[in-house]
Amino acid sequence: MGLRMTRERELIVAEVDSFDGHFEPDELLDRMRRKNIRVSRASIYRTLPLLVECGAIKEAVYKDRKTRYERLIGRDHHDHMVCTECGGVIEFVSDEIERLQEAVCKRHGFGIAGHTLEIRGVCRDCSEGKTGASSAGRGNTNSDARS
Amino acid sequence: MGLRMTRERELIVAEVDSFDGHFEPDELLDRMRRKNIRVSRASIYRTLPLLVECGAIKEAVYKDRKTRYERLIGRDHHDHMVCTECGGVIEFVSDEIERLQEAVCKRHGFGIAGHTLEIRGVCRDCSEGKTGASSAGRGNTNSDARS
DNA sequence: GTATTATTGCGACAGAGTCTCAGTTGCCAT
DNA sequence: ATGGCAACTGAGACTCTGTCGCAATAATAC
Repeated sequence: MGLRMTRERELIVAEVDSFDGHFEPDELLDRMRRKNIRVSRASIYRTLPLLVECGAIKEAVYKDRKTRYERLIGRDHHDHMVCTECGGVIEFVSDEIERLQEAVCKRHGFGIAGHTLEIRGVCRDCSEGKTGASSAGRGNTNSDARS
Repeated sequence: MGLRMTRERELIVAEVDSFDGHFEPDELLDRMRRKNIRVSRASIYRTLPLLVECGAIKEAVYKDRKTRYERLIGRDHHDHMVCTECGGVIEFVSDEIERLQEAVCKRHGFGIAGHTLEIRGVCRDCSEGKTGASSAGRGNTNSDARS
């Protein structure tokens, strides 16, 4: 019944730690392949949910029906603004919003395990017509100042 | 270049209107099949994004990589609490949270097009050990009082 | 009524993720 | 230290949601 720490899992965890932003399972696999670290796709797909369960990573930024993860350990909680033009992701935090969520849940007797707040729209660069941002910024994560 | 109002699209729109909560494309298809309304799967998959674009429905509650939609017309905006035990969905609204989101986006020069706030956790019934809720409530939508 | 061209339906396809199963290995008890 | 067993791995087949290409059809403009 207990989990085991295998060589493969160590390797996966180490690789996950090397990502700063978001990553997809197959992206992780490719990266390991390129480093000649051989772990099967199935093992990666089996291990990531375990890491979610123990709070090391979480699912984030749902788009085009791929599961995307991001590391939690060593990073602060934040939410996302996703630009529909360039695909860029701005991270932000609002302690007030967090507090309000807790209040609403309390009113409903709902025990919070986690949440995902994703705001879609157009980022400053794209709305100012800097079309260059459209290619340069694709998929980028702009780590951002707190609340 | 212009869109056409076809018989198939009318049928799809009519069926979408008959859903009160969330629905999945294939669920819509099954329902139509059972009523002997013959529309191809491809047409449904092609039509739903059009309805999103014209604001009649929106994508909602991403889970297990299926696209789920919900009707917008005739319904107020709301966010979701999803129970990880029974799969039930509680809808809620908080005008304050909405306001704060706008404020945060304004600070970043980000033009809001829409947002998704999904809180995961355990609903009152499940946390009180009413395991019956686990089967009875699966997938249900509890429409709920405002803020 | 005819021309134009968006739309349909079908079946093939694509891609993310899951499952099966035989072989391997971490871990606990002895 | 070693034997046993359940957890884990890898490979590939499989599932399922969603997309595409193409010939036939039908909505709209003229």
